[in-house]
Amino acid sequence: MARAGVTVERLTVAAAELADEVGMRNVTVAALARQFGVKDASLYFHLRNAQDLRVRVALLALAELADRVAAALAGRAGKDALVAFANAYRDYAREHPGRYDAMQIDLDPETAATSAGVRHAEMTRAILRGYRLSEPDQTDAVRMMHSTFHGFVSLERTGGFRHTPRPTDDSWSRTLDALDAVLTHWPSR
Amino acid sequence: MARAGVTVERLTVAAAELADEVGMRNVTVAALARQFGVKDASLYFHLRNAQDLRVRVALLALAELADRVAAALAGRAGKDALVAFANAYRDYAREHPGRYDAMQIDLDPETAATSAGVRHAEMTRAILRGYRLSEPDQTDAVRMMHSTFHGFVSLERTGGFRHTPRPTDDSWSRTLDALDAVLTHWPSR
DNA sequence: GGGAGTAGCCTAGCTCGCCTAGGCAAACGA
DNA sequence: TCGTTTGCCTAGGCGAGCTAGGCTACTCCC
Repeated sequence: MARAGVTVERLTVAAAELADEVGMRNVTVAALARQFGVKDASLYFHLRNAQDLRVRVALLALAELADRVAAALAGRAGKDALVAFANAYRDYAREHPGRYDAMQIDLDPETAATSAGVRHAEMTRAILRGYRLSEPDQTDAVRMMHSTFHGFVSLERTGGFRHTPRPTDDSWSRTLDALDAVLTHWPSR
Repeated sequence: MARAGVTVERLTVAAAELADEVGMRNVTVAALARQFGVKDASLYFHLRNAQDLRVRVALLALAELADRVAAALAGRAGKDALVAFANAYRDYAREHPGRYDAMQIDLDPETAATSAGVRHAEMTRAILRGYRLSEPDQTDAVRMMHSTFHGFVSLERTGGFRHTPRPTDDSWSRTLDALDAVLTHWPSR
């Protein structure tokens, strides 16, 4: 019988696309096997288990997002860089809701250390260079920034802002203004 | 055969407790039935389906959190109120990780409208009264606040802050300082 | 207090997803 | 050309979600 040409890479990409279409919850080994015209059991030759697949999607998404952010940041500094980073982040989450969901799974420390998450951390710190913050304020600011981005994006997606008519784009832009303001005048102890 | 005395209320509470212990993903109709010494099929007399159960847990959690926040806010204003709100929110999420997870599920508009989510919205606006913000700044500020809280809490839980040694409690407290500062001096257009 | 009705539980049985064991054939390398 | 490996298969177990249909314990009403 002809071989379907299944590889881990193709599986991961297909899973990511499927996730964006039908949500991460509905990305199953069985559904993926159907797409490849193969029995579900056959995929366990390429994957350790279903969780393995999810982790691979998460790592793919992290790397893709890091690339986007890096491209957006090129040649920018200060508020310009902050806004570029933020928009790259939010746009990615909106274009790829399934991949974004996958990114939220809890990676074990070793996997996380070798993932593109490290690049994200570096780029975030790079932005703060324009705001002249020294430790530990820098760490706190990084955490606040990341919290704001992630919180806004995920609340926007799950409908947490739906009860007020104001366009979320406007709130987003004003939130970035506010973030820039507070990074510029970071309160001292 | 003796009746087990199952009610929707008891099921919901048991599901919430189970969620905090083993995570929302592992809250199954079957597991719940085992706890009540009953067959899984019997629970469908009380529940429409598994999703119905999750929604009930979410509504329970929303109501509980609203109660806590209301108690924390009593008699406070300004930054005092902001910090009380924030800590009530974060403490609840940490004490009840499963319930907090449940809260994130996407409620349909009608359900959301009659849920305790409305009380949350009102209380959040109440805090901002101390900061003298008028619309649409108020809405933007509410959204930023909520984003920061939710983002911080969920990143803290999924280990997003783990790569830096600084205690998250410290970053949290400084983030609240920063939030207070930016609410006090909300940037004009 | 003796039915009638209903509420609360049951068994049986289906589908689907996850995963293992063991087999067979296609591709490849020596 | 002939193993060896690689890629896919079938068979089958487990657990979760859910439906259909039946039996029993309780309630209430005459």
